[in-house]
Amino acid sequence: MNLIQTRTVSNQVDEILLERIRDGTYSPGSRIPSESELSEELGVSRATVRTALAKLAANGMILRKQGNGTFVNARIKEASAQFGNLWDLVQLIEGNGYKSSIQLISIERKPATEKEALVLALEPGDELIHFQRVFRADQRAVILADNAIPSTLLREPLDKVDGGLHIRDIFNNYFHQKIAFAITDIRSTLIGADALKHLGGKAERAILQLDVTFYGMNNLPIAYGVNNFDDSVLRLSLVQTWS
Amino acid sequence: MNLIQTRTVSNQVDEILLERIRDGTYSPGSRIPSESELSEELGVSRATVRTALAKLAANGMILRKQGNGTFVNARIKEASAQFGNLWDLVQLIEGNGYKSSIQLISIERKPATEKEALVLALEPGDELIHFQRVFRADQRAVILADNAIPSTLLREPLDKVDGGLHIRDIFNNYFHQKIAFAITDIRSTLIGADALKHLGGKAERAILQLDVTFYGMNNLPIAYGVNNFDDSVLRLSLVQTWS
DNA sequence: CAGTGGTCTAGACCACCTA
DNA sequence: AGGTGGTCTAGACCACTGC
Repeated sequence: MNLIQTRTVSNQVDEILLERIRDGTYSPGSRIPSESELSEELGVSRATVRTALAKLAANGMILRKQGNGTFVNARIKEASAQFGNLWDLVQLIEGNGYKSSIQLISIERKPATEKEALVLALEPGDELIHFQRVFRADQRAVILADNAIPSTLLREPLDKVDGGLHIRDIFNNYFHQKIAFAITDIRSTLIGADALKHLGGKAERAILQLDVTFYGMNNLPIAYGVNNFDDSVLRLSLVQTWS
Repeated sequence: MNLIQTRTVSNQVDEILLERIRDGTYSPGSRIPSESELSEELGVSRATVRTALAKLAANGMILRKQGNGTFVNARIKEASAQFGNLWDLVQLIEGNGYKSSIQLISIERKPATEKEALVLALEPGDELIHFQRVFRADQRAVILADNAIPSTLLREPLDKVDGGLHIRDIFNNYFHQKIAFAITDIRSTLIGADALKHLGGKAERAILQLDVTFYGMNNLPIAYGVNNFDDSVLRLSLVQTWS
């Protein structure tokens, strides 16, 4: 478990600034106080303020202009995700303005296909645990997710697993593994029979497919996920900023 | 123009470390010297070393473990792009192991469609300059890109424009505008007639479409691009790391 | 010219991991 | 216990912008 995450000072500064942007104290497009002013007002060093501002800038919330000031990005609401939290599907759905929910379809033990074995560095036939889930936006099914994890990694009884959690928390809680990084392929495909069954809509249409391989701290693959993403309902939009 | 970019100390540290990773001084999966050691060896403060390491970690090149050390990511070659440079199509092609080239198809003045006018905050019919280009991977056409920029922003004669540049440099050089940020929609669509003509392959297939809106420092849209991306040839794969 | 953000330093303390 | 990365401070200088 151990997700205590002591709130750092810069994280608190971050939250204060975000709150002020949200409640309109700092209105869209306006200039916010300078680093020195914030540093003095909040009683922290300028370096700490900069750490917080850097995070907001990386997420596109603010725009910084050397010699001029720091400004609230007035367009941020048009994006549904920032770089860095792209695979938080719940946040993605809510970023589109919907209420999200997760429906567990099935948890199954299945032998690995050739492709899965290749990706996960296993032998074909080794047992995998598949979590098949549907993500809903205001009740409407928009994402069909299938995550496969080698059985040998399981550390808790399978029937105790809460299938409604973020994949990262499923790992933390039941597999006692930390995800260090992930590599994701973004593909375009014609909708398959299984996805059509769960997502509905008209056949022969194109959908997004996000193939995610999760790696542990030791550089070894620990999970493989296939997410069928109905982009006719849900926008996958990203903000990118430059330094 | 003005792209002088004085190389900062931390950028130089960054390059030194990248070079050592590339030439095998720091081999894949191995631990690199600690922050203090690097700080002492290179004669810079630990904070500067940390700035450089943070950048490498954000790109997934290294993995950091508190209380243990910093390690070279052994899997980084499996990704074709990092978060933050996703829209550098040339780098994307080369990340897939191909030689890239850009072919200018046409530069045309055209009235804005309703959709373009909406996105760019113009009136329908206002004149746009369209740059239609094909990106090739080892001679094979893989991306059809169409970027539209309002004529009123042009600051140089149109016939002087080098259509082979990155869109960011086209902006810098001929429009004297800096791009502050971009919002991109990733969609999946059936290939259209125009894209099929330039990219070839079989009809009725699904391709990726990246719709990019570029914004200037003043939060106003300055360009709109549609990139048809043949993901049957080119993989769009990203590394994501967690802090 | 004054003020802003961008970079850098030297030193301190803490949380965490391995042994 | 010792070393690692994570956080924070106080102060300095620089590059850039706008007036």
